[in-house]
Amino acid sequence: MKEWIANGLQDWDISRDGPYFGFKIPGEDDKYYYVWLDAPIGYFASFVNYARKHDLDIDSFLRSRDANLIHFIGKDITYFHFLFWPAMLMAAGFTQPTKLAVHGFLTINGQKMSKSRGTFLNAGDYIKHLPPECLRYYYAANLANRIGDIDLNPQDFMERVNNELVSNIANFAYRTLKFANQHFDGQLDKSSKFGSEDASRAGIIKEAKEKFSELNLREAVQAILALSDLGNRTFQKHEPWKLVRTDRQKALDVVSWSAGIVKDLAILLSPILPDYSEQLRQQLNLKKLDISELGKPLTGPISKARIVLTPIEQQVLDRLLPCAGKFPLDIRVGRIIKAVHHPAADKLFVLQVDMGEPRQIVTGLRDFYKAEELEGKHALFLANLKPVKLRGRESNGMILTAEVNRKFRVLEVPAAKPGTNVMPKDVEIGREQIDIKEFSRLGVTVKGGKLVLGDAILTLGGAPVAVDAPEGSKVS
RNA sequence: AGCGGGGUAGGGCAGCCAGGAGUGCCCGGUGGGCUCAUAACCCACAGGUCAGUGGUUCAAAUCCACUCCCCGCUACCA
Repeated sequence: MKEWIANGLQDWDISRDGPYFGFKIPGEDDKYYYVWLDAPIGYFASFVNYARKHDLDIDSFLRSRDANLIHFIGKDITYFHFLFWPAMLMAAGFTQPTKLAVHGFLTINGQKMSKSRGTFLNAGDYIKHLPPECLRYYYAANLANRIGDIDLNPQDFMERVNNELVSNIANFAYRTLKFANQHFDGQLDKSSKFGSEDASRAGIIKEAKEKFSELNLREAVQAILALSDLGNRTFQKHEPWKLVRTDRQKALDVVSWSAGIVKDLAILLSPILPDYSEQLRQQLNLKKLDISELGKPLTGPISKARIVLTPIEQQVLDRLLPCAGKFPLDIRVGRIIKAVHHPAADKLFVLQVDMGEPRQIVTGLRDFYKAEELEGKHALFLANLKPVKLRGRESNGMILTAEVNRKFRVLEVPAAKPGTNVMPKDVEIGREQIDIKEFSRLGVTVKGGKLVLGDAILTLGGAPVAVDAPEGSKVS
């Protein structure tokens, strides 16, 4: 960012040539508006929609110098929001952003989401399996107020949601409210006070409010957890389930105080978990959750306690990323039936290959093989590569080669039956198409005369594939 | 190659900008407690050459230099 400014700002091209998505430029043939010219205008639309619903004065936000306007964006679109969009707003006389809250990407198991690795998850699929609250909680628990990627590790996701959100927070709310229902018919005593615990409570609430203001959700979640910890600890320490038989008033004090904490939790969680928060509001029998009520006792009778959030089950988690763990490459034996020179290229062959099914594959091996040499060979092919046209001829896959003495040699498997898969033992093959970039990123290599991907040795009919290529050769 | 993020307990992370005893969170491990609650809750314990090397300093996870390793982005896109 500093660098562009230091280098001097230049004009901004706001048109793009087709093929492109977005809006066509009127009067031009194949030109489109650059998407970041018009996309932020959607911010106005959603804000105006929100403002009308909540009876807000639109101009006092969009036309005022005093308004505090924050953009929450991903790190890849920083410059549009840092330079272009404010420039457009400035020119049009609208409020400019006071702050950009920039977040990193969501990675899965430490790596970019990828269809071929089965780690691609979209919101529509997620929602079929789990409530939004779980993911919202996980994001908030990991979002700091600085740029950094968030990793979605499915196991960690499940553990944190189950242990922190469900067992610690939600279970505390339920145990408290249910106890109040059962033993006191939901009637609380608003005068309950606990000296040192009240001090801790006030400290935690202050901390949580500060962290929210700093947009540090991770730390805000830490504070919220500390509050439910305090609740659980206090409840445990006073053992109201025993007191209820010996000192009813004291038991009522403990439960009433704890219910006050539940109310605090409902308020503090409302930006992160609106649905859950709303459920708690109903159970607490409150008209609304107001930030000014934080730290104050809970008044009035409460409604019936209900379980709202339940733990994520392993099976559900497994269904969330059904392709994860599958082997991403569909490598097969193919017999080259015919090899002809590509009519429009010097280096390309067009191959007709029997890979259990007939396929046409275009490959650049003319520097290394003659057509007759290739014909009849049994070799390894990548079958789930995205089809591409090379100089006008469709290629449905790729022949695999390794470099031997500065020459690219195909990986021959003379005795193998066409169509047989090559893969690690005991895995399932993912048939999602991948592009060549992803293939080279995965990095199939030669180790000890065998083909490996990571730690996995690739096998053909149960035995490792023997290849004649130097140690460490990259397969491409 | 350039640019950016990272390497801290068995796993996942904060702490670093503004140096002050390895402080903290979650999981996992071990031992105990409780039985109100969603097999939950509470208490205690174990576990670390803060990637490496060198420097600055009374003092370095934190600042500086170099090295190694991981991840991401990047061209008709400032």
